[in-house]
Amino acid sequence: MKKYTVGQMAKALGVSSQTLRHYEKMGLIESERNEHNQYREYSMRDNKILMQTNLYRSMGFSLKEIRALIKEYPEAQVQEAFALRIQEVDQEIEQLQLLKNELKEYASAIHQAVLEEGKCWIDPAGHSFYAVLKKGSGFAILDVAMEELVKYQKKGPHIRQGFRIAMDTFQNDQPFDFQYGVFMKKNWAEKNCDAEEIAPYYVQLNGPLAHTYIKCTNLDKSTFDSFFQYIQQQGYQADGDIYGHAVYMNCTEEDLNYFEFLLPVKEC
Amino acid sequence: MKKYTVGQMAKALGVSSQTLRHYEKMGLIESERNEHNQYREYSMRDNKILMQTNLYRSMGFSLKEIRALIKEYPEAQVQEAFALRIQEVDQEIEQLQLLKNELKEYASAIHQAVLEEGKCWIDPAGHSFYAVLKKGSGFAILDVAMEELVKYQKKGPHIRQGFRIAMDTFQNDQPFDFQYGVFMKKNWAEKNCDAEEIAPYYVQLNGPLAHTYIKCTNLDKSTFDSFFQYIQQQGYQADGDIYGHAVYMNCTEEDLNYFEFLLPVKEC
DNA sequence: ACAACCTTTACGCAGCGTTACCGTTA
DNA sequence: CTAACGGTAACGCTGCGTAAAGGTTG
Repeated sequence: MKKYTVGQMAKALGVSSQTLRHYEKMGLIESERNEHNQYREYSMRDNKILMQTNLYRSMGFSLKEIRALIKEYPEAQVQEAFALRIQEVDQEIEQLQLLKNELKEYASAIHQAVLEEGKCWIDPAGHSFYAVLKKGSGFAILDVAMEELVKYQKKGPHIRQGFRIAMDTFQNDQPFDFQYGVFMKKNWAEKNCDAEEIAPYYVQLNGPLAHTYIKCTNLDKSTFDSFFQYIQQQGYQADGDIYGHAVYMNCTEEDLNYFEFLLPVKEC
Repeated sequence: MKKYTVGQMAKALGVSSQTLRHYEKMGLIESERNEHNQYREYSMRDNKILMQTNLYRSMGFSLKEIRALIKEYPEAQVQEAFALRIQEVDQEIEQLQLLKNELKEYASAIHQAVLEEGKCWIDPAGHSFYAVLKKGSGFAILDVAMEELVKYQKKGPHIRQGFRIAMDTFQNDQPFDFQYGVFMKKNWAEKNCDAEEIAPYYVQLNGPLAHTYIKCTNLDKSTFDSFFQYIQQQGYQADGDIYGHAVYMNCTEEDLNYFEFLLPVKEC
């Protein structure tokens, strides 16, 4: 049977000769050698195996799996491997679809925040979400709720930085203080987290709600001056604590953070 | 402002301290150091940046992109980056969906081939597809159509190994011969390839078609003995060339290949 | 002699995980 | 004193791409 060199075989397969050497190292194929010059010699059989390898690669199997698929597994295990791969792909698709939505929402949130920066408005509707907040003030790292918080922080793109600012921090002589943590959207949290576990974090803000987009480098009492002024002008007063979340961060020249804040209000 | 060590910050973020050191190396954050012992000292600001980093990581941005998103890009470019990422994700989703279908089909094809191995049947319907075959016989690597073939070989999981066996190879004194190449399904090819380019490879087999699943290690004249016998028994005779494609390969003990072959037939 | 092959060894890529070896802290 | 931190340097993982340094072929 005619024999071919790596270069020829590589060309025939549309891959590089390094790829073929790599496959050999990984145990996908064994190479017969020309005794005289140690050149690799490939046969038609190798071509078929390598075509199959290409096929499996394009299906997303790893070289290790491919070796098993081709050289170890009987048909039943091949079927198993395919069933598993299908599951994997399914999960990837699902995650990517969620990610896509999240990217869209996040992008439009940034757009909004930049566009509407400084604006305030009052919405008759309320809002609910889940907020896992540290119990200590500010960035208290060694908090009791720490481990819980971390669990959620890692759950993916649906997790956002959030804060709660108790209203009494605005009373005279009180130092500015806030609780830091993460927010999760209601729907997402209820789908993706254990219901019992997240129940304590549920926050329901009944309307009307005062909203504002604020751009600043550091949260401070004075950050909220114009927000409170607006609320008062509209004939409302605070009726709960402020909840806020980071929308967009930019550390280019100054440290700019865009936040959205919510505050339940009632008519005076 | 209170300062935290790598370990504390890592814990607070749910990542490892190596990860933070890596981020520093990649230019995502700069670390202030304790003059005395060179320990890193992180602040609340770093925490915010790192939370944002986590968010962007979970959205699939690379560290390089994240650095740019956080430290270089103004809002407009951030928007651009998101638009681009959304496109990428869209494409990934599309590809994964195609892949999923292909995995399913391939798995059931294997199942079929193993189950129905050796069987023959005659289907009144015809079949069409695209076949890019080498012009020389067997595994002639330096063929004129080689480059064309390679182009298609690399197009993904929809490409399968195929053969054409001219009927005259079965005449007495002719050595067994076949043309080797790749097959593409009609629908897929017409969606994903240039129509003009693939036009020459279109194969339309009009029914009735004799089918068979064959398990063998090497194609040979005798491979087809029982296939021809079956066709004759049914009162048909060959009316064209045999087209076949590899369904499943297994190199465990013997080199087993499962093929499906098609042959247009007519009543005697 | 020369290009165009072939050989092996080894480093680079992303994003860390995982030692190893040594100093610091509580 | 010791455990549990901190520091840096370096290798490992995947699937190759890309030299580098040398032999072979046509």
